[in-house]
Order: sequence, then structure tokens, then C-alpha cells
Amino acid sequence: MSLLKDKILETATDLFHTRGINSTGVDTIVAVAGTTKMTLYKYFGSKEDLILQVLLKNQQDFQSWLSEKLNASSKKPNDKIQQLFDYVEEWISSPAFIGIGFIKASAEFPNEENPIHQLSHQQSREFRQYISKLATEANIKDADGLALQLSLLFEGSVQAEQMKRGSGAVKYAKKAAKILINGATKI
Amino acid sequence: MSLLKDKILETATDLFHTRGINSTGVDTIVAVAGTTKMTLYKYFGSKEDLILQVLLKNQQDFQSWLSEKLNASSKKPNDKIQQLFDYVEEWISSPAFIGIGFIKASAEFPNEENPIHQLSHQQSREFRQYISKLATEANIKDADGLALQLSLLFEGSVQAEQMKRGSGAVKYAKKAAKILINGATKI
DNA sequence: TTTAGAATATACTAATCTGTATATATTATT
DNA sequence: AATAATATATACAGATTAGTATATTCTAAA
Repeated sequence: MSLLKDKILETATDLFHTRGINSTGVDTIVAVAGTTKMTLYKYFGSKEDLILQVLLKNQQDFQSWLSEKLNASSKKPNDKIQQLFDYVEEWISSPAFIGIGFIKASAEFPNEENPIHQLSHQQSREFRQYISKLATEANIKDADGLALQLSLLFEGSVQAEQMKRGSGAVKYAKKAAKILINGATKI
Repeated sequence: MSLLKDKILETATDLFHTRGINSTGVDTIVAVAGTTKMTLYKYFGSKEDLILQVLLKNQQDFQSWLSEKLNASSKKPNDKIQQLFDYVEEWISSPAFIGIGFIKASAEFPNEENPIHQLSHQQSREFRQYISKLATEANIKDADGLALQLSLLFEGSVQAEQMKRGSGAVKYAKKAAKILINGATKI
């Protein structure tokens, strides 16, 4: 594990978020990270490789943060799905919030053949499946359907927050989620 | 009104959607449109100006299409808000669907000072206000809150469809919208 | 202290980007 | 047929892009 590799990943993550992926050159990344292109290309085969690794790290960080929060909060499946958006709100409202990589990346790389687009799509599916698992464990009727609806609210909230910091959209997403979850819960 | 200007706008709209905005050069646009850069810069002061005009035209086209559909379908406000997602589904499912410009543009130009980002944000707000007006006329309790929730479902659906054509997400967004609308309707 | 690996500085290629300059051809109107 | 506007072709400037080559410096281990 190299400190410089981490520093480059972290810097790229930040710049991709604040300036966009295509608008951020590798020259800028190494300048801000305080290293050189030679070092960057030692750790990352190409800019595309760097983008993919940034996406992977972002998603891993978010997913593990969320899972830990949910697992720590309660053992009961019903509580977990109910609290999902509480933690989503906490995460979106945190000052460290830097968006969801796969949403932005899929917009910047719309071609479905592109590896970056494909990874984005896969991550979006994986997150939806995670919600579906939560819903299944909570004994919900149409788990996949509800998971899809919740993921729309989630991605919409992230989108709204990326558009305008402090939008407060997630507060209403949370309310909508509660209504949808209650409506889908078997009696 | 110039035919060439329209051709350039149309070509740019298509290329921005299929390849991304920053990844599409003006050279490509004029080549596909069958004209030259001199002509493009006669009608558009800059690439940024072209992008802004593409965004404006996209949104006008969608908004007027949607309003006409809703006005033609029923005079009753309650019907209109109920049918909103029917037409959103029709529009997203249409082969001519090319996404929502302001969602992609805000991802590619994340800086809140950027004119393209600002126009995107404004268009997102205007669409939300349009839904809010529908909700108010339908005598709904928290019209702004419901409008926000529906817009999250809307943007999430568009996002999902941009990620994977034929995702079918809007079908579930429609169901969710019905539940939220019914829950928010005064009795 | 010598040696090996890691990181650096600098310069380069070759392509692409936005925007402009100049001069020619086409078209419609008088 | 002469005039004026519109569109064209071509070339260019100047900046920026991703990625590589070369040579030097630093650091840690033997």
C-alpha cells in the first residue's frame, strides 16, 4: 500500500467531483497531489484506469459505511429498511459528502460500451440489490419493486444535492420512503 | 429562423446525448451537421452559448409537449396530477427519448458558478414548480413537498433510463407516484 | 558505504481543443 | 446582369490533452 497512490486517488476523487471528470486533466491531478505524472502512471495504467479505481473506492467506502451503520443500529430487518434513509440523510448532509461517483460518471460516459459506463451501471445495480436484500429480509411483498423505487428516491436526492448543496431534498425523500415501505409491508 | 441553425442545434443535442457534452468537439458537430465552424460561430457565440441554447430548446420541447398532453387529457386538476407520470412514461419510453439535458449538464459542469450549471439548476427548479402548480390546483396538502418527491422520482427515472435503455424504472416510479399523490390528497 | 528501488524534474510527441482569418463560391434580390 | 448576403473551404494560432523518454535525486537496506 503506497501513500502516494492513496493521495492520488483522494485528489482525483475530489477534483472529479468539483470540476467534473473530463474537465480534470492528469496534469492537474498530479500538481494538486504534489507528485508527477511518472508516479501516477506507475500506479495507474491510464486515466481510465484511475477513474475506474476512484469509482470502486468511492462505492466501497459508501457501502461499507452504510452497512456498518445499519448493522450497528438494529438486528431487526424491519428496523433496518426503515432506517435506511436516516443514514442516507446523515451521509448526504455530512460536510464530507462528495456525491455518488456512478451517477456522474454515467452522465459523462453515456456510451454503454464504455468500461466506465459499465462499471457505473454495475454499481447502480449492486446498490439496488443491497436494498432489495434488506427488503426481502424485512418480509416485504415486492422487494425488487420497492428497492427500485427507493433507489430512484436515493439517486434523485443525490442528484438534487449535487445540483444545489443543502437542497434539503433528502428530507422529503425520507418521508416518501417511509410511505412506500409501509405500503409495501405485509400485514 | 435558419435551417442551418436548427440543424446544428439538433445535431449537437444528439451528440451531447450519445457522447457527452465535454467529449463532443465543435469540429465533430459541424462535420455531422454538414456545415463548417464559420457557420456555427455565426449563429452561436461560443460552444458554451451553443450548450445553453441546446438546454433551452430541449426543456421547451419537453415542457410544451407535456403541458399539451395534460391539458388535452382532462380539465380536472385531480386527473392532471394523476396522469403526470403516465405521460412521463410515454415520453421516456418513446424511441425519440434522449434524456433530460439539465441532469447531464449539471453533472458535467458541477461548479455552481458556471452558467451551464446555473441554467440546469433553474430548469430543474422550474419543472418542480410546474408540478407544484399542478398539485396546488389539485388541492393537495403540501404541494411543494409532493412536487419535490415527484421530481425525485422523475429525475431518478430519467437517470435510470440514461444508464440503461429500457430499464423499466419509470413503471415503478409511476406506482410510487400514485401512492404518494393519494397519500397527500385532502379528503 | 555501496547498492537498489522509488520518486522526481524536465522535456517531449502527437493529437485534440476552441476560436479566428482569409479568400472563394453560392444564392437570392434588384 | 449586377449587387449583397450567406455559406463554404482551408488554414492557422494557441492552448491543452494523454502518455512517454531520459536523466537525476532521494531513501532505505545490505
